[in-house]
Amino acid sequence: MDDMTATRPLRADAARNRDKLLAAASDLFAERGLDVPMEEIARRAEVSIGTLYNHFPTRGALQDEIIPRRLAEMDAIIDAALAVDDPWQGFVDFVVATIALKAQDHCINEAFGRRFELSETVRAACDRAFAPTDRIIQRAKDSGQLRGDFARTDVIMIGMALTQLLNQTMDLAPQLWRRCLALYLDGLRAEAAHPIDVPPLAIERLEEVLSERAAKRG
Amino acid sequence: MDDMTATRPLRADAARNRDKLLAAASDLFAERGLDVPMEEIARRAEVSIGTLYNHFPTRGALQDEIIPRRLAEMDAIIDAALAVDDPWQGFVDFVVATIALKAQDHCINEAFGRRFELSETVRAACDRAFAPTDRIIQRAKDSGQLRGDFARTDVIMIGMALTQLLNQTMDLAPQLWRRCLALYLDGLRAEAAHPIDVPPLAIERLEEVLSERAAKRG
DNA sequence: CCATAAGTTGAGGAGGCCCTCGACTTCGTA
DNA sequence: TACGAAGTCGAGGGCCTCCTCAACTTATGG
Repeated sequence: MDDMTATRPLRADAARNRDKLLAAASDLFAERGLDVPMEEIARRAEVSIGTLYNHFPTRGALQDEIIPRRLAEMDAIIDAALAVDDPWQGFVDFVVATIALKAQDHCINEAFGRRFELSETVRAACDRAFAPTDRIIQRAKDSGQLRGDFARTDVIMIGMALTQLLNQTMDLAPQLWRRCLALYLDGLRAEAAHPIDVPPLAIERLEEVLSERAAKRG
Repeated sequence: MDDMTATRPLRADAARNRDKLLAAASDLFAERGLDVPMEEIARRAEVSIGTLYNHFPTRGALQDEIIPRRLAEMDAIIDAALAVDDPWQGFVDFVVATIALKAQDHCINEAFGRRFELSETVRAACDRAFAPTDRIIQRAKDSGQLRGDFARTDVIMIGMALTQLLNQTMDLAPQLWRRCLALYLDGLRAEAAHPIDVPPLAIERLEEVLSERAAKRG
């Protein structure tokens, strides 16, 4: 209503088209990933390609609108995890729910994995969604249930690993990632821990490491 | 010499070009993956694009020549693993060496992950390389060290998971996968095992599951 | 009901990659 | 050395996707 950017309201038909475009893009991103051709989005929205570009001048503009909305679901996941009495169970719930969210559609999965090649907006949304992770980890470590050498970036590492599994299996074996994760979680318990001689990835190197590969692909 | 297909020997300059092309493709596949543009291969070989197609009519022909040669290294890995006295250590060595092989270059990593979208030759080479895996797993299970509910396809699942991590980190954090794998392996010990309610992927479904995603991408 | 600002349209240029093919060059033998 | 077979070359046609823009259509307020 009192939008600061004070652009006059859209004409009725334009607003309708905008909604149709967002819905179409949202569906297609979920089904086929973030690189789905723009033409297909326009077609599914029953609108011409020109209209698509009129409303969203770049693919990024579309992503910026859609991804943060979905990512907001992380808030509930984190709250729920912190509300669980048993810190280990809270940690497990958090990891499982996070991956389950990614397993729901390709869009969220890719958004996490490629956040450094996408827009600043997407990247910020991912950061915000994950900021409270530390507390969950720390709580589980303090209780002596999560292994002491587990680091913040290890959660990200696990997420990356599961991403590929999801990509390849979420359509035809939609539960398989749960098995993979269950095996993994058994290795994260304090009593299962054996010393590891490779240090965790420093959080400061995260962006550097994750964007290089992106650069190579583009 | 007495090649059954009895094509007369290549002219000297043609043989030289063929070698240059194989070397260039091998390097570029390793550096940038199996989808590197054909033009770049020709350029690196200092040969025209026409000559490339003259020697290798498709990208697949090039892959068929290069990938199986690399995959042959798996034989030594498996022999070494079976030669280790401690069955658990043999299993660990096998998994680590396999991933290490994939970590050496993008080509091998992708070849494993995409064997069902590549040629029959590549696919057969992968199958052959992995056939003896069962013995390593069985030996470790029989000794009571590897958890009893571990399945053949779980090795493949772990490989898939690590693939993505490798893709994103092998260039700038080339040791990180070892940490991820170490955490994982701790969950595979018999004494770490907690019941899992998702069954392993049936080996018969492997191809179906892995090729669907490929179909969607193409 | 009309004028006009707002919005829509789709053909087509740009760029990337694939692969072909007819003209040209080089090898290797006699 | 000379000739035919073998091999090389690279411009260009095909396909795909991105994105633009000038001509057209429609909503809306007076």
